[in-house]
Amino acid sequence: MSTSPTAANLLALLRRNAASPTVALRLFLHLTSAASPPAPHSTSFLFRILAAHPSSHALLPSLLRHLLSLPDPSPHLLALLSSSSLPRLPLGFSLSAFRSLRALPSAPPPPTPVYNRLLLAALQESRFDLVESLYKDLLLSGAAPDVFTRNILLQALCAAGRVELARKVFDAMPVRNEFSFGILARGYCRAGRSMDALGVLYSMPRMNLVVCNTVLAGFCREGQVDEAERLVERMRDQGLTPNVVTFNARISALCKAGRVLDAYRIFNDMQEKWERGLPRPDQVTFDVMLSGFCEAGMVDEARVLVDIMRCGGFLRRVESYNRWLSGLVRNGMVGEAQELLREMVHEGVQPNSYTYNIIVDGLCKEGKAFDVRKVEHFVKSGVMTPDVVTYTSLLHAYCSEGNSAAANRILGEMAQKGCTPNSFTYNVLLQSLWKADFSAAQRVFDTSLSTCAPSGQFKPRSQKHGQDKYAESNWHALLHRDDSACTVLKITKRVKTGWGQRGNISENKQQQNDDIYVLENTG
DNA sequence: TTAGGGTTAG
Repeated sequence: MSTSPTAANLLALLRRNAASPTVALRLFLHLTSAASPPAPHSTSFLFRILAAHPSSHALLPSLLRHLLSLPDPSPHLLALLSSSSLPRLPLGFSLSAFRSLRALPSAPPPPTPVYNRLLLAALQESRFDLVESLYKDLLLSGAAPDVFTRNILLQALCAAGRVELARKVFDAMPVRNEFSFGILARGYCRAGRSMDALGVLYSMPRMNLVVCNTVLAGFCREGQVDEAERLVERMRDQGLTPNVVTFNARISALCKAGRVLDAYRIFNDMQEKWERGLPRPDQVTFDVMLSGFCEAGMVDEARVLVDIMRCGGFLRRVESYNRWLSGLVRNGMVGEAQELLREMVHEGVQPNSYTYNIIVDGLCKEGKAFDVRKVEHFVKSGVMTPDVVTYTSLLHAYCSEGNSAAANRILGEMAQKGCTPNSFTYNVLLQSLWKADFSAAQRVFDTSLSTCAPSGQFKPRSQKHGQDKYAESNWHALLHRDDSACTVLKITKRVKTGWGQRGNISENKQQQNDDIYVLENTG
């Protein structure tokens, strides 16, 4: 008959078996029970062991069930939810632990840091609905949100495209820190409103380098090179020394504005004058400069740069190879791109979905010289797992040659594989709507409507940031065509996304719903 | 525990 272990014994046993999560869990389940509950720090230690071994995550539910069978599970659940290992666990598990804790009638409300960790985990998985409900639960439980809590909320609102509400939350915050300013500034930049971000920056008690770089990058993405340069001047006036991030943003902006030689001058200064206080080029600098050359069609310059990168150890990442591959493909050198693909594999750099998509798109655009069916065959050969980008390239190729049957087939396959079309996919389809073979295109489009467009998926904006010019112009073009316009409007109604289920509640209700983020902040 | 530069398709 086994005797109850003392707390120290159990902990020592767990320590000894820290490398074998299954054994540690078995010991824990075997040696503790309702009659002989473990000490919460033992639970905490076991949890850390399990969290450190992703393969043992399947065991977590049994641990949770065991804890719930104890006379007072709350300190154990709290130990689990307070653990620094929480971010490494599946969000679903953390949530069930949290919900179990909240369902215990006698348990005190979880402290704010527990909410903060969960909020952050929800944010990292873009579960804005969850951020919203956790935040409401926090208020309901009587816990007090702190700066961190509100910063996470700010980030979630910005990421959900609700910058105006984020602004209101920001304005109502009783205490802000540098992160609050940085998060809101980034939100504005990602919404294509860098001038508003500049306002946030200037409202800081003291400007800091990170927020400056955030706003600078915003201007750079918007192509506002002059604003960007003015900001750099202002930084220097304030005694802030531009760092490598600042320089990279400038180089990127100049490249995007087509001023590649200006960008290259800065790049050269960084290479040659770093003793004089300029930051040395880093991986990003090389990557950005490489794309700059490629996009400007300066393939020879790019080739020289690639050699420098090879010698300096800057051609080791799949992202860098992808830039060079994309440059070769864009400049019509698909053959050399295929060679490079072999080289990277030889060098031990694993190609990713971007890599294959670049090659596939390059092959698709080879024109009449290349049969799209052959590309499709390559895609299905098992070398790669096609995703929405791959399918969109194929679709584009088939639509371009007016092959609506093949386009339909691709759409069908996407639906079958559960691959959701995005704004690029729809734009390809929409574009073919007003080409010559209108009715065939319409059929393709109807197929897409019935098979590929579950509600809440298609945003008439780009995936990344700012306005989507393609989607917008397609929109306007379609609004001038009667029957197809109706179809598109039907779609836009179905696919509007946003924070939670906004589409189903009245504006008034939504307003009341939003007020919760602002009103409590007076306390 | 939260903010910055950078890979694919329209």
